[in-house]
Amino acid sequence: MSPLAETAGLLADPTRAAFCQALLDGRAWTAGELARHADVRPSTASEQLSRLVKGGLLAEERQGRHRYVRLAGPEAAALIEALASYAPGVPRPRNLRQSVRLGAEARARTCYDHLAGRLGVALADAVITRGLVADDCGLAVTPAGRAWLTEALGYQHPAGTRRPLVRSCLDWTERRPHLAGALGAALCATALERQWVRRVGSGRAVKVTPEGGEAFRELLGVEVG
Amino acid sequence: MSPLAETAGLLADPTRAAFCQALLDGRAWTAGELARHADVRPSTASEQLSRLVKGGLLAEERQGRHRYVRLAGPEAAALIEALASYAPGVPRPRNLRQSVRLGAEARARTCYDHLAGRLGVALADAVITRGLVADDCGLAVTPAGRAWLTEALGYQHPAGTRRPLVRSCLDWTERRPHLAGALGAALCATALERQWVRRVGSGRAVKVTPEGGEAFRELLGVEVG
DNA sequence: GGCACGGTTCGGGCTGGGCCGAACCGTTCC
DNA sequence: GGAACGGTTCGGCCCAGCCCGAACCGTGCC
Repeated sequence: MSPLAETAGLLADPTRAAFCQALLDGRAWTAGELARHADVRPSTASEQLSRLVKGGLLAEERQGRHRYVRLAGPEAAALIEALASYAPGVPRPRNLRQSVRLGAEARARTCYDHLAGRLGVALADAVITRGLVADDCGLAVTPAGRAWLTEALGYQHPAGTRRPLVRSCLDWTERRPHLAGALGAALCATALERQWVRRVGSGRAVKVTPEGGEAFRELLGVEVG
Repeated sequence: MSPLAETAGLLADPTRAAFCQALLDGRAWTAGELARHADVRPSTASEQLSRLVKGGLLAEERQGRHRYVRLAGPEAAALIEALASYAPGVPRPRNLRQSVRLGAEARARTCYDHLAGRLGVALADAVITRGLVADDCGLAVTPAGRAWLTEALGYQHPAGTRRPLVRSCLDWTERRPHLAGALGAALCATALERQWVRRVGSGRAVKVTPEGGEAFRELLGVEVG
């Protein structure tokens, strides 16, 4: 069997796809959480997770009686994003709870290891208008941006990695790109660490704290609505 | 069904995957050619092609009693590449004919609309060492490269397109990146047009002509073995 | 020790879908 | 017109694989 079909097959099942999309929040989930999320029995989840792990898309870690899984790495996340955004269909809320959840996620959420939603797109726009990132046929960090990355975010890019310093990732609510790659990850990590944003609920949504509003305004001139 | 699983499902079948990988050469194939290539009956090929077209991965064009299909666009090609190269398995020749074919493809071939194989990787190295493209955490065309693109290749980048000017594409024989994106496409188009390379056989392999050897040496200092 | 709980394994039911052959349709060539 | 050919449609076969329930195992808590 061709490797293409094999890898695609891993993502061709609604249950496994739901797992992977949940894991796009970049965190580690337990098998039970994922089973409830995808609405299948634990036995089913266990089997499908094993497949995804064996296929190299997920990494697992056992702790006591829990099995934690997360995406294997940025390449896996990029692959899932690319597939999911190929045929863009905007998700429509089917009930009140889902509508609330989608609303929160549309405002601000994590996407693997970076920020997305209106917040993520606003940040991307800001770094471009401030000349930290050039949108010159594909994103690229400018010299000024490199300095900003070190000074404002305290980020040092390790030499010799293959991960791009900045990468554009299509936002499925905004239909516009936000920041991924090492820069996007650093920004998200800093924001979580310094409590500029806080996780809300169990999903991917985050909320901008008052300090965060201040910080984004000061750092990048972004007014968070 | 989630859009992710749906798109992945299109590529999760060996026959459809074989079609897509054949079409990665960037040309249009007839339904019959693809059927023979994938070793299935015409009826099967017809059905599967219809699915791929309906799913938006392939575009079709009817001419007389022929049905020509090709990849829908660079996004589709990038998606297939990404999926195929996620689990890297080097193809092993199974018989003499295949061995010859793989040898020719390893030397030089097309990959969707750009050049790959040892030739492709050599060209990528050349434009980087000549300062036409910067390999600075992701590829980027330098000002010098932009001038070269206009003067040597006569290429004018249309404003407002979302396609990156240059993009790196992992070579599955060399395991190193070659040039994709608009630059890679322009280089490949020029090479075919000016007969620097010629198609050999029915697959993706190309052969560098004597004039091509000269041109690559003169243009980029590349010595084609 | 006993119990609750998260996770896994196994057997079995069911369905989707991949494939083929046969019949059919339109084009091209003689 | 007739024959050859590329492609499509349809009916039917068959298997992969998705899911569940039941039984089981190890951990952690009382």
